[in-house]
Amino acid sequence: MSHWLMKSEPGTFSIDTLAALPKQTTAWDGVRNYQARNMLRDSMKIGDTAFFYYSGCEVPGIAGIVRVVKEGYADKTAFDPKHHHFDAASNPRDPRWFVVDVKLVRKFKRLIALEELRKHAGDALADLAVLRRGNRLSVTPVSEAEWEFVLTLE
DNA sequence: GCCAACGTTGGC
DNA sequence: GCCAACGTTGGC
Repeated sequence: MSHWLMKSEPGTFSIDTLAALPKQTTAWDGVRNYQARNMLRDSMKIGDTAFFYYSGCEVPGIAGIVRVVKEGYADKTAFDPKHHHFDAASNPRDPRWFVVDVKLVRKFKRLIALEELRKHAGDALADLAVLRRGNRLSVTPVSEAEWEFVLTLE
C-alpha cells in the first residue's frame, strides 16, 4: 500500500466540504498536469492513503487523511464546455485527464502546518516533495517513513 | 528540437 | 500583491 499527498485550496474544497458530502467521498477532479495525471491513472490503488493538504491559503499544511476507494477513471469535468476545467482535447473515447475517488478517513485535531513540516526538512522529511522549492505538483508520493513521521506530529 | 514568451502555482 | 519556479505553447 502506498501513501500520497494531495493538494486542495480550502477556499474551493476543504476537508470539511468532504466531510459534509454523502458517503464523505468525492472524485478528485481538476488535475491538469501530466505527472500528477499519471499517478492518478496508474499508481494510486484502492486502500492507498493520502494527506489532504491545504495550499493557496493563509496557513498551508496537512488537514487530515483520505483513502482511495476507486481507482483511476476519466475526469468528466474535462468534457463539459461550461466547466472551469474543460479541455477540448479530452473526450470520453480518449480521455486525457483522470480522477480517483477518495473517502475521508479523518480530519486531524489540528492542522499540521507547512511551517512545522519544514522544521524537519533537514532530517525525517528531507525528501518530502511538498517541501522542495518550486514544487507545484498537486499529487505527490509520500514514503512509509515520511507518513509515519508526520503522524507523530499531530 | 530549441527556446522565448506566457500562464499558473503557491509561499510569503 | 509580489515573485520564483516550472509547465506549456508556438514560432522558427
